[in-house]
This record gives sequence, C-alpha cells and structure tokens, in this order.
Amino acid sequence: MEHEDPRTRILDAAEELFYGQGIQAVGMDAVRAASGMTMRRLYQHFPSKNDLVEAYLLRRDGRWRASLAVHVSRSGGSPRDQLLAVFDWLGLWFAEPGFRGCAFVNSFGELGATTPVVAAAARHHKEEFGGYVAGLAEAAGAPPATAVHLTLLAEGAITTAAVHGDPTSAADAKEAARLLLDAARVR
Amino acid sequence: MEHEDPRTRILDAAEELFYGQGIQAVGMDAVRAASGMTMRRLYQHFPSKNDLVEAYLLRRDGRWRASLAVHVSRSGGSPRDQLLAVFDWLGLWFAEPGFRGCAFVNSFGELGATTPVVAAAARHHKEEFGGYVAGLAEAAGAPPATAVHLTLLAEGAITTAAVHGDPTSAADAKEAARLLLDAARVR
DNA sequence: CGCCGGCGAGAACGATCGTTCTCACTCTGG
DNA sequence: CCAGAGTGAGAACGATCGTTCTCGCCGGCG
Repeated sequence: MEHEDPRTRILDAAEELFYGQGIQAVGMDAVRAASGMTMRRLYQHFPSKNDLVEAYLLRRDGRWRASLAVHVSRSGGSPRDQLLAVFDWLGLWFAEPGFRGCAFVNSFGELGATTPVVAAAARHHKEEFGGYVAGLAEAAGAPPATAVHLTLLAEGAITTAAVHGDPTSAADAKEAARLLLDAARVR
Repeated sequence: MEHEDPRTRILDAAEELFYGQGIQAVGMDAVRAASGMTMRRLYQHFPSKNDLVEAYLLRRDGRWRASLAVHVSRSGGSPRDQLLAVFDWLGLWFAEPGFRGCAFVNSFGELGATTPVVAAAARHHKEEFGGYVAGLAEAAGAPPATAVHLTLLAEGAITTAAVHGDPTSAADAKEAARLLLDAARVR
C-alpha cells in the first residue's frame, strides 16, 4: 500500500481530504502528512496547490465516469434498463461512507469564480456525463430531450442526497426516469 | 441608498461578495470596504465572520423563497400551472447577471463539512423548498411522489445552469415536469 | 578516501486572514 | 468649560497558508 508510486499516494490523500473537507479547508501540510511525504517531494510532483487540485479533479472525473460505465454495462439489461441502471449506481454512490455530493459542483461553488481551471473541470465533467446519458438514450431509441431530462434528474438526486445526507433520492429519481421513459414510449 | 440601516448595508455587501466569489475567498476587510463601514462598526453588528455568514444565508433563504412564492402566486393559473411557474421563475433567476447557482449548495460544498451552521442552513433551505413544491402539488391533486420528482428536476436545473452558465435547463426541466404531471394525470 | 548531488525533516518567509487595539477627535451632560 | 464615552481610520496581532530554504546526512563515483 505504501509502496505505491508517490504520485498516486499524494493524489489519494488529496482526494480524500479535498473531497471530504473542501479544497480551501485543506492545507498543503495536511496533504503532506496524509500521504507520508516530505514537503520537498510533494512539491516535486505538484509544483503548486493549483496543479494538485487540477490533477485531483482530472483523476476523479475519469474514475467516476469509468465506475459508472462499468456498472451500467455490467448490469446487462436492455438499453432502457441500462439507462435506469445509472440511478442504481447513484444510489450505491450516495450510500458510500463519506459521500458529500459531487466533487465538481462543490469545487465549482468554492473556487469556480476565482480559479478558471476548476470551473472548466466542472463544466467538462458535467458535459461528459450528459453526453454519456445521451449515448445510452440514443441506444434506447429515446429522443435527445429525454436524455436531458434524465440528466437533470440525476443532477438533482446528487445534490439532494448530499444536502439531506440520505440516499433515497436515487430511487426517487429512478422512478421519475421510468415515468419519463414511458412517456417517451421507450421500452 | 447609503442611508439605509447599517445591518442592511453590511448584509447587502456580504451577499454580493459571498455569493459571487465564495465565502472563504472574501475577507472581512472586503466586506467592510464594500459596505462603507469601519471595522469597529462591522464587528459591532456581526461579532464574527461566522455570524455574518449565518445572517447572510438566513436572509437569502427568506428572500429567495418569498420571491419564488410571489411569482408563482401572481402567475395566477391553475394549480398545475402554478407548479410549472416554478420553472419559469427559475429561468428568470438563471438569466440574472451574476447567477452562480444555489448559494446554499455552494456554501455547503465549501463549508458544510466544517461549519455545522452552514450545513444546517442548506438543509433547511432545501427542506423548505421541497415543502413548498409539495404544497403546490397537493393543491393540484398530484401525489407526493410527483412533488419529489419535480423538486429533483428543479434542483438539477439549478446546478446545470450554474455549471454551464446557460439558463436553458429551466425550460428543459419544465418540459420534463409537464410530462410527469401528465403521467400523474394532473391537469 | 574525498567530494558532490540529492534526500528527509522541518524551520523560515512573506502574504493574508480574522479580530482587536491604538489614538486622535468629537460630541454630550453637568 | 471639562470629563468621559464613543467614533473613524487604520495599524497591530497572532494564526495560518503556500512555498522555499537550511542543514545535517548518506550514498555513489572518481
């Protein structure tokens, strides 16, 4: 575990701290301590906190979307079922210990106005997610508007689960998605 | 304008700065300068930054929900139309200059993990909004589940509009809401 | 062996923040 | 007229942050 390459150890520590407490609330010294690094080695890999934040968001985006895609493709149902499996995956995510909403929305609210790279990362993440849902919807024969509707439901479920600290919004969103797919005659 | 009572002037300045740039990104000296106060008078009215943040969130919650309720009740249509008018109001809000998403979601992501009063304010705000939509839904004869679905759509529209900087998600959410109301046979 | 480049550990630096204090000045009441 | 309470303006204070520097040490190569 502690023999992993330094970059990974740093990013693991940074992700847990940044996501769990907010970016500004976590100092570089806390990242150093949690990753078992020395200051010099930390700045050797990430020359500034901004670089670390950017790498954190980039890696999290990739992992998050990959985990979703794996769950959905392994769910192995019809295209319609795959679309609904997105909400099952959200429910699993919400129930994870330490869940605190969307890292990109959180960092956007905190730094989006002052740090362009954070705003861009959030926009990119949401665009990719929307595009992914749109792809599933197209495979299911649903109109593009339905994909947008399901994306809005997922987005709402995420922030609702975060603020209320309660994962039931995933099931609520799934039920609404089912109704919208019925209305669009997707089966 | 500058003869308003000091509390209001301070809160006006704090709201614009906190909402526009994030809470941690704004120092007390910036609030002092923007409100035309002296340090002593600022701390006289709000003994700590935490107190100011709490007052900011409290006032914004009341104003936000009052503005929504006024728009909806003045829209003067059927209960179903009132439910849909919520999304029209969201569209107006999204198009306001300086719109940057939900102040409560933003502050929750920034400080929710470390400042309990911020987390409580966000939870309260969302609960009140959900309760308001539930009341409209009940008046329209829609089942409670439908109210939850519309709330999720509204929530999703807010963060989507914020991250994309584009108010069209309000219309998208309204269309989805219409479909869900149709599915629930609310007319 | 002797030198030199790189390392760990942590102190140091400069900036910024929240908060409080100083100080000269101005009212007010007796 | 004068003591004293309160004010504006801003400096000061102590903490914290991001970042860099110091210093003692070690290992490899000529």
